Amino acid sequence: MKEGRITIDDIARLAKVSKATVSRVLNNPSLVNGAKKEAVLAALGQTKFQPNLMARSLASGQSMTIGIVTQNIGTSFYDDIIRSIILGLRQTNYKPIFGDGLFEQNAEVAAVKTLLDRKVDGIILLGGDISGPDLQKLVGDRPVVVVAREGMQWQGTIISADNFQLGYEATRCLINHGHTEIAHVTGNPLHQDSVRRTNGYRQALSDAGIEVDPELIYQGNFYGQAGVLAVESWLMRGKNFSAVFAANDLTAFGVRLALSRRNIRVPDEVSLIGIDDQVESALVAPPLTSIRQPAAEMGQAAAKAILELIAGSSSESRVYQGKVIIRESVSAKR
Amino acid sequence: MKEGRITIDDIARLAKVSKATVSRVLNNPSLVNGAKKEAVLAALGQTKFQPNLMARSLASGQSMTIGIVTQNIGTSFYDDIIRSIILGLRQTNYKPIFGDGLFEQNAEVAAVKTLLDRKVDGIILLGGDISGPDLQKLVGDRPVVVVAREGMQWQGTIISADNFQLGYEATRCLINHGHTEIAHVTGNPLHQDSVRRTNGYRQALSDAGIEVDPELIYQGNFYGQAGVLAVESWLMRGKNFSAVFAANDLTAFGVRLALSRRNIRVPDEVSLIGIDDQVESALVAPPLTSIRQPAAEMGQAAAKAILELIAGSSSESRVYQGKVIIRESVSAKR
DNA sequence: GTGAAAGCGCTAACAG
DNA sequence: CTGTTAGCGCTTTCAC
Repeated sequence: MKEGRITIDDIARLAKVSKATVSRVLNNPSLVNGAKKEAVLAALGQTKFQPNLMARSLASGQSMTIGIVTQNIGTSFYDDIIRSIILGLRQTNYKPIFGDGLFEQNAEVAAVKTLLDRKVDGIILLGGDISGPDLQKLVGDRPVVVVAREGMQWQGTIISADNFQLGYEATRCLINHGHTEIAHVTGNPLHQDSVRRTNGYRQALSDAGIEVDPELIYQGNFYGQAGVLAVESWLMRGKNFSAVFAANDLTAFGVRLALSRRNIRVPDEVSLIGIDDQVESALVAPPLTSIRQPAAEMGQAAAKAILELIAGSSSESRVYQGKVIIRESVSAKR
Repeated sequence: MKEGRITIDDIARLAKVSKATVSRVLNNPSLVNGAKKEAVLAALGQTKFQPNLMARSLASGQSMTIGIVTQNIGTSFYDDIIRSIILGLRQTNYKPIFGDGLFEQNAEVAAVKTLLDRKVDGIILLGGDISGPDLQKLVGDRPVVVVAREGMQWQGTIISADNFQLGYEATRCLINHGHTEIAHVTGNPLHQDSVRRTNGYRQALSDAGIEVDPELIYQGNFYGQAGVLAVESWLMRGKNFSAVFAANDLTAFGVRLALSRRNIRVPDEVSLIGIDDQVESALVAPPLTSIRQPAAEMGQAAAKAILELIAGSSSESRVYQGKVIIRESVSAKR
């Protein structure tokens, strides 16, 4: 009747065994004999008993939950990662809970603390800005894997896409369509992921024998507004460009908006490519090409890595070298 | 040194008092005398002791955390609500943790269970599909407040926008601009929020003396694809319309996409209004008008309500009757 | 006011 | 294999 008020003692009494035995069938059934096990199982069945996780955790030191710190940027990229983490965890007895850093002052710090207080067995950190040393200080020796933060100063496990490759492929895609005047809006320059994407852009141009024009690189911040300003800036200065590579889709949206305000058609007059492959890209801005990061693979890898860390089997830092996927072609230079 | 390994006994010894006293200064300092209190505080200061929440919760029955079940992490509407809930909670000693239902099979059920297992003191449920009775069965007598689910069969607290008004205002906005042939893509017809928005649409038309044309109402599902299909369907059947009211922004995106495929300009030829005011609305589809739900107010109300429920002061079911905000005007009928 | 003692519900040795 | 005995770290009577 009353919800969580049935305890292990109740069912022990009901099954006429000791509560240690009940605990055993709960955690390691193979340790218990047929007869007693049946009795316990029966009692369990008719009482819908829910073990008290607090007590269990206090006694065992394990909470069977892993904390995920999200930035909730609301991009499908992060959502996809989270989905595959959840999928990976579902095979196990571990359950995810989330801490959202986005709205707190010291965003991730607060979220990580809260999660740690809840005695999570491990933490998966998605994106964010916290520095490696700060994170280290916070978590001590508890298992942590960092996702989507390439190049962070962090001696633990990192699962990340190859952002250099992402930038390279995006630019390469444009070049393959005959473009040579390719403008670029960077992401947040303080963010290694962003820097690497830009490096990939530079390298792709160089490899194609195209000179990098610094004036065609606009320093953005991963937000849409930067895309708008970038276009305004280029246009105002009379720069020519037939294609734009935006560091992410949100920025690309901004670029597209500014372009359409000037009655410049995409992709007929200017080709546009972004990174992330948000749903909105397909729906709202079909002429926008986007590159998808291998989110699912990264999520899986993250789940696997944190479980290994918890289990104690060491797991090295690594960068996920997945293939990038280009969703749609841009138009050829004409 | 070692992270969480300092216990209340340690600092009791350090301060030369009993651990009961330490517990008191931790929870109710006024119960302890000056001298002893100072000693404890001093010990506390030099050891950076972190009380073990599991133990505390096991002993007290309270976890000082409230669980938030989210559905659509990533849409600005829900994000705004979450932000203001967090803000409201920050004034207190309660901390939020999140359960994301989106990717689970029985989405919310699993999330709610996980949260309940973690012994949260209360639950805030955002959106979703779970039925009132099912939810009731799940949570028993624990405090729950449901947000953004108008008309749910639920005797507890509900914080919701007035979806009828939302639909009414959106339609009214179009009518005010001189439109009379106003098409409508509904949300998920199984969802009360959606039904009410559609009712608002009907009422606004009636009030303006405009007859409702059933063929101009397309049954959608809150997803973008429905918007595309709606337009195709109307166009194929040769229906005339100078404006479209989409049940939410995502649907509006779809409408806009389909329209632009047919070279129908928005808003010059067809005006378009949605609900939610997603960031992308402003960025990608500027000619798209959107109505914002009073998310911040709803979040605040939710935080307040759950705290009241936990504290025991009763709190009645209520619908938030905030003003809707229209971000941008549509173009006049010409 | 403050300390001693008794648990919260469960797991984990330890004997048998 | 199974029951007994201790706790996990904290709160909370209950006397003093």
